[in-house]
Amino acid sequence: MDSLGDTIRKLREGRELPLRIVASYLDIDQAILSKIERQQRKATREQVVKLAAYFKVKEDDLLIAWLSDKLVNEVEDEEVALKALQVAEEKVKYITKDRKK
Amino acid sequence: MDSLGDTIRKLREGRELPLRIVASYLDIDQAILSKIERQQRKATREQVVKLAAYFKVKEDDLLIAWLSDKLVNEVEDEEVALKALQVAEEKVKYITKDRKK
DNA sequence: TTTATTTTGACAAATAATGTCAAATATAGA
DNA sequence: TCTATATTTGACATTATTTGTCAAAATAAA
Repeated sequence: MDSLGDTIRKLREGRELPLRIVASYLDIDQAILSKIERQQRKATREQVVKLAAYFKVKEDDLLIAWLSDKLVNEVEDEEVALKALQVAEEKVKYITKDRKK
Repeated sequence: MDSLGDTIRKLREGRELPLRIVASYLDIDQAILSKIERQQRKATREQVVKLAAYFKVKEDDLLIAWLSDKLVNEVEDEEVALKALQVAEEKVKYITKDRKK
């Protein structure tokens, strides 16, 4: 249940790559990547997709980590956080049920 | 499981109030309120709180409708939407567990 | 009709997200 | 230690998104 930041930091350090290298692949300043890894900045969707390709891990796994981080970020200051997530889940189930047809 | 928009439209129409009146209470143009009710625009948190007071309904109920709408909006185009919501739920449970101490 | 209400879309202003850069700090090797 | 390299920090610029106004068009009600 790691954050996206933790995940990519582990991947990067596991391969002993400096921020500089990975950041240049993503076409951003290393400062941003540093902040993304420590969750001071959010990655963009594009960056997540690129990172999955770069590290050769399942794109969906990184997307789930990334999206769930964003969701947590959006609700965490709210008293009703958990309830809202549960209701959102129901709504999504309802919406995608129709889509399948 | 109504959207916030549906909810406040019902409340407003139940009281036979024109957009104009409620919008002026919120201090916004009626055009925006119209769009909020039809989910073309998101309400701000402030507006949700004001609406709960105005219609004398539970603030939490409106906040849950509002927040869950935002969450759905954030994930609905993603294949991994449901999974991300579930992971977010776990993360929130984990976070709030510590907070209680 | 004519009057009130709602909706639409073009546009403006405010806010938030995303990025660069350079300097400060931390880490590792000789 | 001294020096290289790597990382972090914060001020600032740029861009994108959000939030809003306004006036006209469409709809509904008297």
